[in-house]
Amino acid sequence: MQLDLSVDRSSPVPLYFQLSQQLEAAIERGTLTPGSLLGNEIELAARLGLSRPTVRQAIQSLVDKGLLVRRRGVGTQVVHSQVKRPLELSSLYDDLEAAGQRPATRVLVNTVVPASPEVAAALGVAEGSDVHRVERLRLAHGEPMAYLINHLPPGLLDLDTAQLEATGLYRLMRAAGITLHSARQSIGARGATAAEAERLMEEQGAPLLTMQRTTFDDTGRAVEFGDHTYRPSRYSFEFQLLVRS
Amino acid sequence: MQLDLSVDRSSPVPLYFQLSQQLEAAIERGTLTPGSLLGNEIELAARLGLSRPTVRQAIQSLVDKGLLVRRRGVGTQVVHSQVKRPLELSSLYDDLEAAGQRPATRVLVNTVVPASPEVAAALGVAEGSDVHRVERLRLAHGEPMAYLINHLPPGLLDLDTAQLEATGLYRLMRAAGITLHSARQSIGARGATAAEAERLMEEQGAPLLTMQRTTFDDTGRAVEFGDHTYRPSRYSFEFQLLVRS
DNA sequence: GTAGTTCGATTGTCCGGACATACGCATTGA
DNA sequence: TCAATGCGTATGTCCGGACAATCGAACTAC
Repeated sequence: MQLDLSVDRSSPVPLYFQLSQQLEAAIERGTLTPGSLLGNEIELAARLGLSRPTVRQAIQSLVDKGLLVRRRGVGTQVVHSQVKRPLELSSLYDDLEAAGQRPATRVLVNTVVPASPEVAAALGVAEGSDVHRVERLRLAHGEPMAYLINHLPPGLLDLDTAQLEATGLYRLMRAAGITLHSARQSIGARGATAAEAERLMEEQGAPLLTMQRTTFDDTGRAVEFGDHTYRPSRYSFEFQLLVRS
Repeated sequence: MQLDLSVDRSSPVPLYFQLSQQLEAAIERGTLTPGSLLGNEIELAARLGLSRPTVRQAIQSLVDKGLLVRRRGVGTQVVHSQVKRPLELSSLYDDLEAAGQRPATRVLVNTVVPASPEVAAALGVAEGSDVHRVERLRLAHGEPMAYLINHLPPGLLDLDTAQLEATGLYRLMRAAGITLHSARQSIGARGATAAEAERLMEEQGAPLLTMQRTTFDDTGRAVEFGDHTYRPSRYSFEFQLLVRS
């Protein structure tokens, strides 16, 4: 069966976006089977009453997502593999919620402290100047899963403990109008210290998964510096990444 | 000082690519300072004798890389933060070499084995069918750094031990004409088993950083399944990621 | 039978233009 | 003084067309 595509020119949604969404839905649904050709752009454009650049823009966005592959002289094919999450900058909270785990958060510290040298360097503020410090214990199914320490520059966000327990830090930032842009991450492992072990209900020296992250907004400001420890039996970093070409 | 940009129309290199490379170089060099406006597209196009779509294509590619930010009604600005590696699918070998560590590889196993259930599922082959198995010890400065176990489907590549010791697996694949497309990764941690501990010169139960990865080519075939363990004192995963918008 | 050639198909690149939309700022009004 | 309005500017979207580059397959010649 042919795919029935259509665009609504009266909609404020861009035409290329309407098209790319329909194509993506068709791929997701299985109407467009992996490996199948998409049909050439010219004819597709004519069929929809669109110009070729518009159709190309729609297709290109799906190529960037890794769903399609174009080959000159051949055509555009649906990629065969199962593409899922292309590693977006997501919060642990969102990850857990997406996995249907109904995460719980216990805010243990929410205060203002002088910046340590490490924090000051990461956030780009003066050493000893005031920064927010938040420590949270993230639980799933009543069991501790991760211990999250975050530092934020002052005046960026008023951190309400109740809100922090109800949702993730990134959501609060986005809601406050902060446009997240990029983050530098470092993932490692180490043995748990006595304090860490107690917080996560592990034994001292037990292997922990660690992640340090500095997040920047689109003006280049550091908006968050996180130092997280995860129980490896409960959590691992899963993601899909694409080859930049 | 104004930026001196120019394009060579006789070159086979696409014009938009020439432009984006020059802009990227100028950002890298510091000629285009963070936060500075890039000047509007129309005028830039006129100055270079290019059309606006071509200039837009060049700028867009840098936006996708996270180097620029566009704001409607405002202009295009250079991002202020230090963007480095947007997490490409790279081999450990390339990573180490880029860090100037002159990695050494010792191939311990290079043979054909029947596929275990886990390997068969990852590679999409029948359980018990022949697959290549490679075990390598990666060293830096004479010290073991990671233990790499890889399985490959048969007939894809003839794995020469000498070549494996001289370069990375991904390079061999690319050289064999395989177009890498995407990979699913899982990063975790666990205590070292007795065998792992001995291989990496650690003690039993010492925390190890682990990574499992299945790599796909652009036809969706699984071309590699890797099960790696790293010494966390010697290695951690460092990368930068962008917010998909 | 095999190697080289030609040719159709399809995407890649590029152009010049048009109108829409959103942001920042100055002006205007209460 | 402060909020609402209007305007200039820049990017966002879209069009229709042209030619080049590349791939695969059919065809041809040896």
